[in-house]
Amino acid sequence: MSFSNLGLSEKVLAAVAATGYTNPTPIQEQAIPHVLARKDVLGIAQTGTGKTAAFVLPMLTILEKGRARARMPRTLILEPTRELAAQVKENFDRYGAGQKLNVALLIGGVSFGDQDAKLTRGVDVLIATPGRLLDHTERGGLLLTGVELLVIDEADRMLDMGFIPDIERICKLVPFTRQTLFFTATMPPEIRRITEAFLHNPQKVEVSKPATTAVTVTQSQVPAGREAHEKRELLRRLLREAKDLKNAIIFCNRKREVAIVHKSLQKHGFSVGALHGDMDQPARMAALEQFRKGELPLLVASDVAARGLDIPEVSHVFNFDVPHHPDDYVHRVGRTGRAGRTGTAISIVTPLDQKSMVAIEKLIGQSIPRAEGDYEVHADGGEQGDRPRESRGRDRDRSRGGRGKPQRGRDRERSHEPREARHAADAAPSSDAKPAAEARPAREARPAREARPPREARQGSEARHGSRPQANNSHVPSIGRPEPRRQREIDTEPGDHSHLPAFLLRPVRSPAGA
DNA sequence: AAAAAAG
Repeated sequence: MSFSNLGLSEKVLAAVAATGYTNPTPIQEQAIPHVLARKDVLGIAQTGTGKTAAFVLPMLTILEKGRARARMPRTLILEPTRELAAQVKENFDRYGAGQKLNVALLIGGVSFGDQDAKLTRGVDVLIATPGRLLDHTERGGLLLTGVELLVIDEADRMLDMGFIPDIERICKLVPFTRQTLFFTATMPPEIRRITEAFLHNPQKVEVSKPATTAVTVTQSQVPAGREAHEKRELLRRLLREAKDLKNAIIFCNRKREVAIVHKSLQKHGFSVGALHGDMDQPARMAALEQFRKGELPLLVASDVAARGLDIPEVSHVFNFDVPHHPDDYVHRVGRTGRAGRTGTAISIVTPLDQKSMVAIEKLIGQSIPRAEGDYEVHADGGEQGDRPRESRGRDRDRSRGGRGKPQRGRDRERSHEPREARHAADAAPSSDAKPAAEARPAREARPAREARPPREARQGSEARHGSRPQANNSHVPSIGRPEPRRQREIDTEPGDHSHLPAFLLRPVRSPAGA
């Protein structure tokens, strides 16, 4: 099967050919002819099945005839998240390059006025998240009475997010006679109900995309203690040691955790961005764009990034937190191994996550092996094994995750002299970068030197992982970003960077240490 | 349990 006999226009076929795609995916093959026949379509398909092109391509063909009038878009596409909406717009830009189409994106968090101006000029395709769309209609800047074709994408997710009342309102504003394309990954009763209300004699198109992960993705789980700082330490180690890591998305369950992990990785010298819904929209777009372009190899994200985002060639997905819902696991892991490429998905699993993992394994129908390597709690002196708690105090993260609330550096230092003495010693090699205000009193620097032996011992234990052949880390330097880190530590809390990956540290015998 | 979306 090729694109050429689906009924798409020459222009659209040329645009598809230009992108290198030759064969339609099953959902495209089934849906496109129905859309072109102006039938309603009920598409049951997960993301990653080529669903977006399944409506974008025929819409482009349909839109070749006719022209948009001011404030009256000809077609409307509803998306649950701003990123997905932006991504659909990119599809129109890509495949519609040869057409003079006006495509407008109506999403929150960005300038209202620009959007309004665009609406005034007339748009062929309006892509929107519900809130901002209703905002525009209520202010009178937008009339939906000219909409010929309505797309409701990711309907089940909209349901999860409480958007269905908004969707129902919007549907009342578009003509009854419009064509409707409705996409959902699942069919819960509430979704079934609204398909009956919104669709007229729909053609059902179902892609058997079992709730499973791609065979090209190597999955593993790594046990961890439940403390967040332990998980962060483990994450850093996994990042350092990951094979063939080109870029990675690190998923957390909570926005707060995203921010913490992001900041922590930054402090440890990683080149990393963040993406969650509490960030302002320009920051969200910038992070995603930098990640897509490869400028940022690492992205810490909430589930806003789990579904639908098309980021080609994500080599690794890390679950910093195991998702509580198994579907989310499938979506997250689906960010890698796309289009037949290989990928790696590594989940950090605490004892509390065991139940979730069982549910995930049941859903995907396979067991997820424990990662190879000594990630277990070891009897032979491992990271979590017989390593004394005191010697782990070197991990500054501990002051946050371990005690619940962030503590100011100074308070910490008074709390436990012996440990902090070592702490100071650890900090010494990189403390040259610190502003004077953060320098520790000399009184504390002195015991630091006396405490050097324990530090060496600990570095040895760290080197157990770091002592792997250099080649193992050879891919990582692009991830590390030593210089900016030294800038950043100024506006984060003072602390020790001795646990940076070996390749990020200046020579072991740095001036301060020699 | 949380995230997402309108300010």
